[in-house]
Amino acid sequence: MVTEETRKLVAEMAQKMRYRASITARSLRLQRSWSIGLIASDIADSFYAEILSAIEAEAWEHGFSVLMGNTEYDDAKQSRYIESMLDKRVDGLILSSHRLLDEDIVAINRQNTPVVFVNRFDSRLDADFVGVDNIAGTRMVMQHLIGLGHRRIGFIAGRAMLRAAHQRHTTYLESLETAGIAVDQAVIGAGDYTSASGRAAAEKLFDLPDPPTAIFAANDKMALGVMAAAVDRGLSVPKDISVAGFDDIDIAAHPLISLTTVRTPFRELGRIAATLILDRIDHKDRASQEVVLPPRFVVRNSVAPPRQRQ
Amino acid sequence: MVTEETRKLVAEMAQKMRYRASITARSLRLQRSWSIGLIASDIADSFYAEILSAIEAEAWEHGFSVLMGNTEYDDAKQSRYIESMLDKRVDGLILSSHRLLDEDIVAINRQNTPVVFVNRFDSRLDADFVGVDNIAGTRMVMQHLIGLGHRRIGFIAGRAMLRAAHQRHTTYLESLETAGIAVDQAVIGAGDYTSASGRAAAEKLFDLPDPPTAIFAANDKMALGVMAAAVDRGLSVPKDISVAGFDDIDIAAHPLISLTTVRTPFRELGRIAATLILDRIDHKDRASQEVVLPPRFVVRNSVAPPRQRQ
DNA sequence: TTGTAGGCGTTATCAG
DNA sequence: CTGATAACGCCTACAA
Repeated sequence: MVTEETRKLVAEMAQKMRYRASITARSLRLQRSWSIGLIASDIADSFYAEILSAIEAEAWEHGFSVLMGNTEYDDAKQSRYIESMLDKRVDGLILSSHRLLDEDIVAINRQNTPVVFVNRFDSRLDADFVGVDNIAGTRMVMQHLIGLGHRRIGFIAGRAMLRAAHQRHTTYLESLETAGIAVDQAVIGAGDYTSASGRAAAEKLFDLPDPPTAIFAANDKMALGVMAAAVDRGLSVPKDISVAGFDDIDIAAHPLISLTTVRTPFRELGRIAATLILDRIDHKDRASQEVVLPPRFVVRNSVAPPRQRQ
Repeated sequence: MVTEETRKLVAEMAQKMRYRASITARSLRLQRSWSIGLIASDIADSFYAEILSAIEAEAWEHGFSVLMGNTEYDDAKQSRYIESMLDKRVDGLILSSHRLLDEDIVAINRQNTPVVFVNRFDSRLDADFVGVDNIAGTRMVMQHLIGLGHRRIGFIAGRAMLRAAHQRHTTYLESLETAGIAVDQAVIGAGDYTSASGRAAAEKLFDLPDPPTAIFAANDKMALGVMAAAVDRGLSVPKDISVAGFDDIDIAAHPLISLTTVRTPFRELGRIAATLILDRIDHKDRASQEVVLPPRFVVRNSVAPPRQRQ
């Protein structure tokens, strides 16, 4: 029997000698690392930065650290990051980048590493998923615009290979159909989620002989680009043109911007992603889960009824 | 002698069997981890997100991975993160958070882990430093405002314990003195780098019997807050009030914002920080370096000559 | 040149 | 219940 006193003494000595257990040795012995890997397309983007920060907070609470991987939208870099994290024996992987290669799938399955997808999905993996309800969010925007009397509504799409972008696009089309409005491909612009792409796409729409009275951009950054293009043309938002976005990034609430949009609960997304992965690490055999968060429609001043044609 | 053929055969087999060396075992054996730790105050802030992303890119090029630590401006969390990263035997530490505790210093020195500070500094450590020239940047802003005829220039300070915030503050004072303008503490507001704090501080300045004709905020986010406060009051920027910031964050260039500011080269900061730490890892005994990057003054439309008093 | 044993710092197991 | 020992997978030194 070790007395309480001895125990205390040992602890004190350890403290004094500043003894620190080697996580590396423990990792080798136990074949786990108490770390999770986060792989995202562009960590500098406020979208991912928010998610990362929420994941970090939750992971830290549970004694896990976060390994960061930035793919910069590069397939090869993504593969090498997955490989590298698997080599480091991360206990779980949170993926919020783009489409995986087959070899990535094989590698992940080989190590039996749990995976959580954020705002994207890949059915080749038995993984958890967390994301916003893009369909509901898009419907909110479209119903609002249509309700105000808009009939010619432009759309600026995001990166086509992303599930979220795809959902927003198809729901845009579906909403028009439901309202009995004919789809005109001319008012659908291509974007890549960047502000510059939104601006360029908007310019083309403004050049149309019959330009739209409202533009819905698949994310806020592109919507900001649309507003910038409007300023360039001397068009006033929302008097001359209504603009709506998706995400509700910080700046959308600024009175000089005041963008009508749909709120994506970024932090919540990250928090849940971390919760899911930590849970899965402890219960490898539980069935995979899908968590779809409801968005919230945020009405601001960038949308108004269409101007009467003269 | 191993023939080229055998070598190839072995490599092929390894490939086929999907053999991957265990980084953990190698780390234990070699007492290093091929990873660097980044500790920042708020990873979701675009400031840090940009730096993080640049660090990641550079580290990745050299086969290093990045461990993320978010202190959320919390001393205790910072200490535990430093401890944790030291336990993980990171090869180097990039610090861009707040003041270290004495015990942190001791722990870092004990392991002889190289450190690079970004935009802050602590002389208790023999560390490298990289940052912008806050003094030069602030002078640019102040000279511009004074040159336009402003005599009553408000200032909104950042977190006082940060070296950068302190430098911007003292240089504001110095610039006034140099121009022979008396300092009035009434037009100096306290902020914490957040947009909300800038807004609140601006409101107080607007309430003054003799409000300033221009406001210089110690960072762009607070400047956005100032602009928001101006909108609330029905004040037009720059006709009624000039606003200038510091950093040149993305949105500052948007035509609806068009903020006059000083560009901080975030990505460059991160890239250099990574270069310095990687170099120091290989050359532990080299003398510490300080890299101070020149800022660039960016004139936009938020600043104009002061309105004539009636 | 090639092969092998020892040790990095843990933890789990097993014998005493 | 305590204390010695093996094993995690790699690298390196040393022996053959």
